[in-house]
Amino acid sequence: MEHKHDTAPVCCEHETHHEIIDRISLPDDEHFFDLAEFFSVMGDSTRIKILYLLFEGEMCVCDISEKLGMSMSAISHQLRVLKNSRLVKYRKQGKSVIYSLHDDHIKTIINMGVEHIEE
Amino acid sequence: MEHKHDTAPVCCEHETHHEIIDRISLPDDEHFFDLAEFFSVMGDSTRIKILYLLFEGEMCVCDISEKLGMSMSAISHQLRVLKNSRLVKYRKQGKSVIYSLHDDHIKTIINMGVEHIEE
DNA sequence: GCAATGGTTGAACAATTATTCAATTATCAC
DNA sequence: GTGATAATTGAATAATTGTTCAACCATTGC
Repeated sequence: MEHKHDTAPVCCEHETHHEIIDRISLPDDEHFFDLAEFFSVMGDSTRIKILYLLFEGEMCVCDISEKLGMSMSAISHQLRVLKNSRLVKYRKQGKSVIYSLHDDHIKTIINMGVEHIEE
Repeated sequence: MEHKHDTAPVCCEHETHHEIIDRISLPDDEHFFDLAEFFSVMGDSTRIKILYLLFEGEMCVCDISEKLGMSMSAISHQLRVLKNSRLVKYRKQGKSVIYSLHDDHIKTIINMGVEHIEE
């Protein structure tokens, strides 16, 4: 995803802007990488659908895969991504693994996205 | 990104869960696609960096590319993505094109992401 | 008109990624 | 133990994507 970038531009002859942009200090790259990764996890419609389903309560992999019309394998792969980003958690019950939202503010974040695309 | 999925599972013999999941109705696919697309746009560290810079005020392409140490072409490509998703807007001034945040709640959305990764 | 600067665009390439398929693990019932 | 069900995993494949490079457009100053 991230390529090398060795060609900084030599433009901007007007020195006025430099006084402004030189004062701005950004967080280090890791911060942006983590942030981008978080939004990337939300940036897939299958994963968003899974989160929507879990808004209604906990659910096993089997139910999710049937409700979305997708294979259990595909769902399991995506649940792992969601789990790694601490968006969902799970508990085992017999042969089933039951997933639920990791916490409630995930709903809030998604709703802010909904607001943006609908405005 | 989105593949075909023609193999719905034939699992879940326990009919109890069906009573629950059959009642859940999801929005149509377009809703999820748009939502995922929005979060995907935020899911790139270069684009997040650009938005961070614009938190401080409007800025021309040249300044952004210099501050991030990337080519104007790369920045321009990403600004187009941000513009298409209505995350930034622009005005022309002489030879320059000056970009700024489309509106202020973008800051809020990013800050919610920051909260999640930091907790 | 010309040259120079700021910016955009399209094609190409490398890297990433979502799903499928097959193999595997874990648990339950017998 | 066997067989069946729920779920995970890894490799392979197809699709997507971010940056680079070169060519192009727009505006300014001469």
